[in-house]
Amino acid sequence: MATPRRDHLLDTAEQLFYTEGFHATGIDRIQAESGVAKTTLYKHFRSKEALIIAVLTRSSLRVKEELIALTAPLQGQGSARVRAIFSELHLICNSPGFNGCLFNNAAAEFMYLSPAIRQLAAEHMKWMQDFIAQLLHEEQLPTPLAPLLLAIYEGILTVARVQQSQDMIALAQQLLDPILTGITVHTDINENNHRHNKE
Amino acid sequence: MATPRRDHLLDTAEQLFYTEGFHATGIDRIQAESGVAKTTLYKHFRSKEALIIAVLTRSSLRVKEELIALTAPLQGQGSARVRAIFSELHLICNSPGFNGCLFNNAAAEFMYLSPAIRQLAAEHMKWMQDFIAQLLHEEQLPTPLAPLLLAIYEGILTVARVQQSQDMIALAQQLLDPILTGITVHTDINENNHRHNKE
DNA sequence: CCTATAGTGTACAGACCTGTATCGTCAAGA
DNA sequence: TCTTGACGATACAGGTCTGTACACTATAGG
Repeated sequence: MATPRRDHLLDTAEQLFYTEGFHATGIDRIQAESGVAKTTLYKHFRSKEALIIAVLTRSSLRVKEELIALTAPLQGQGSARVRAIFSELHLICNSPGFNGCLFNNAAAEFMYLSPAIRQLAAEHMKWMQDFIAQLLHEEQLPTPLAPLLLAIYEGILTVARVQQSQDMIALAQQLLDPILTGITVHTDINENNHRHNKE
Repeated sequence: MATPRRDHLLDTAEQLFYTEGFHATGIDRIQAESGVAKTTLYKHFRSKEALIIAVLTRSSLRVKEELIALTAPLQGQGSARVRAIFSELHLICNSPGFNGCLFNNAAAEFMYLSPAIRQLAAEHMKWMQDFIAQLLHEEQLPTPLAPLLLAIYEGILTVARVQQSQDMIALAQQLLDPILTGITVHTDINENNHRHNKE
């Protein structure tokens, strides 16, 4: 299933989709820049939407593997595992061609145009939230903070895209520990009203 | 400068650009749905990019006016003014055709394609950050939290787009006061290392 | 009445888009 | 050696895109 041409097509497509957008990037462009014939492209992916879905699926898999590999060696070191995720943002935001979060961009362009793409973005972000929650749980930090941390993560990617300064990431890093340890979390979203600091 | 046809064109264009995206929305579609002749459209806006810039400029103005009107009556009530901004997110995220932040979407599609559009998004977010900082300052809350609050604001718009649940907004509301009051902020981003709780 | 202004409707140029069809090439395996 | 399958190159169909040209209408002001 994973031939070298197919992977090379996915590489080229992902880079172009990410930096220039999905609608703005034509099939011809991907074909020309990858050096792979158009016939081959359509033999591997039946349509542009199928190619986009394949790009997002592979990218999601890679991000998950990277996050797991990044945080695994830090198990038991408290907030260090969560901090590592946000440290990684430094590299992402300063890499050439940085253009925010690929899944956020895909959701923006296909929210009401492709339910399949929209759902891929939703599933990726749900996994991120669950992953953060699991980290918090394992480090005995308040798991209800997970949605907030995901929002901060995505928000940094969004704001850092249009700002050249790196102050925001540095500040988020600095505020992470106070947020993780200094906030008493209530879980009375629905009905109850009992305190909750660790499992 | 502000004729009724021009405003109507901007209304139609903004709605289509917002829900379906910028590249995916053609001039013909805006022309057909607004009922205004194509010639008239190009008499008011010399190109599609000029139309997009006009849409973003007008939307930015309206958002600023709304935020000022929303927070002005709450002056002196502490964190209530900041909370009001995040309460407004409930309405935005539940309105029909919701598709995140218009400026985030524009930045995603035009980051490396149109410096003018990219800069409009940057200026809007810079204004948001400065506005939040001013609110914090007037309410004697720690102003260095402004970038973090902006990231949370944009992050909620991003994550809520692909999630149907409203838990995130409720949680953010709930965590806002602890963040505003329970965090001791250091301003040693560059070199110094002195505490800082109010102006 | 005359003219400037704003708008309508439509056709069209030229480019780009997705996706297919056709034919040629090359290499591996039986 | 023959066959099979993957790939290359290219042309093209049919549609859509932005932007312009042209001819016509209506209205308000002098």
